[in-house]
Amino acid sequence: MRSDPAVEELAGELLVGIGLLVRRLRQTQVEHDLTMPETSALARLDRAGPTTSAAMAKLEQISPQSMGATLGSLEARGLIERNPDPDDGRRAVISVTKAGLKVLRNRRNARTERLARSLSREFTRSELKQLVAAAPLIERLGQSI
Amino acid sequence: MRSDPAVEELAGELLVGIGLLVRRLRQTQVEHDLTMPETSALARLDRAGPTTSAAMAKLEQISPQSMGATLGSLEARGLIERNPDPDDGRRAVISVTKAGLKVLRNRRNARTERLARSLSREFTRSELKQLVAAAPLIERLGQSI
DNA sequence: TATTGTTATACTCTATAACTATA
DNA sequence: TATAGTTATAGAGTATAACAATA
Repeated sequence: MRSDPAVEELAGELLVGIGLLVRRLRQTQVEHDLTMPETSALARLDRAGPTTSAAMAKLEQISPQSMGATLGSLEARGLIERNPDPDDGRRAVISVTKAGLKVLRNRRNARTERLARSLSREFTRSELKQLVAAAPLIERLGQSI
Repeated sequence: MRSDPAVEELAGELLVGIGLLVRRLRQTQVEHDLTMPETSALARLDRAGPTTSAAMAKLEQISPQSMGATLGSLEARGLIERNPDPDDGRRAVISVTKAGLKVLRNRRNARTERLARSLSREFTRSELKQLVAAAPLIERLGQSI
């Protein structure tokens, strides 16, 4: 399994499969719904607790400028708020608002729902177990690469 | 496992993990190397055999226009060729050239190599097995969604 | 000097619309 | 009419560069 050809085969397969999945997910664009980076940032902020824009950019592995744009859009919708850090005038501490929590808790995100529906309909119980086992590995892969 | 909350949990986890992984993979930009859609289209063409642009667009789930742009760039590099279909004047049959095969076979794609290296270094044998089991499921998910 | 964040600008990947040529 | 493909244009999501404010 650790021999190069098998691992490269796996890498190629993941590349194609994940590319396809992301393209399809991005196409799920619904009125008043969140975009992919917005969804990801909001979920991340909820997990990590109040933090700064720069720290979130590191977690999501994008530039601080890109994260700033995403957070600006979330703030405009009232899903997060920025408060000045009393100890450091440069920083703004970002936290999820009640409205943001509601969006997260109600699972009203069309993209997640679409994915969940497809998982329920098209996959057997044992296949779902395999995906449950793989999901944290994929996240780790994204962080380690 | 088929109960809604568990599946939605899985969907959310996949969404975050896959988004992160794709962002990182896209950042692997090397001189003279292929972009993600180029890599994906070339690999797909090799698997499927000679076919048309419209058929490839359906397989990759993107618009025919987008596929046309990607194929144009692969053709300019000499990795694929387009030949008129003798039976249907509207169609062009697309096939991988020798140079294209060489790129595929030599696995010189920096993105695949980077992914493979990370897999070898950071994951145990049994974790790799889990990913091998999950890879085709992820591809199926991309097609079914 | 270094860090946080913003503004300006550009590139990649994708989409939709409008068109030509062929069936 | 319908289909294969092209050209034109636009939007999303990212990047880098240059800057202001604060540490």
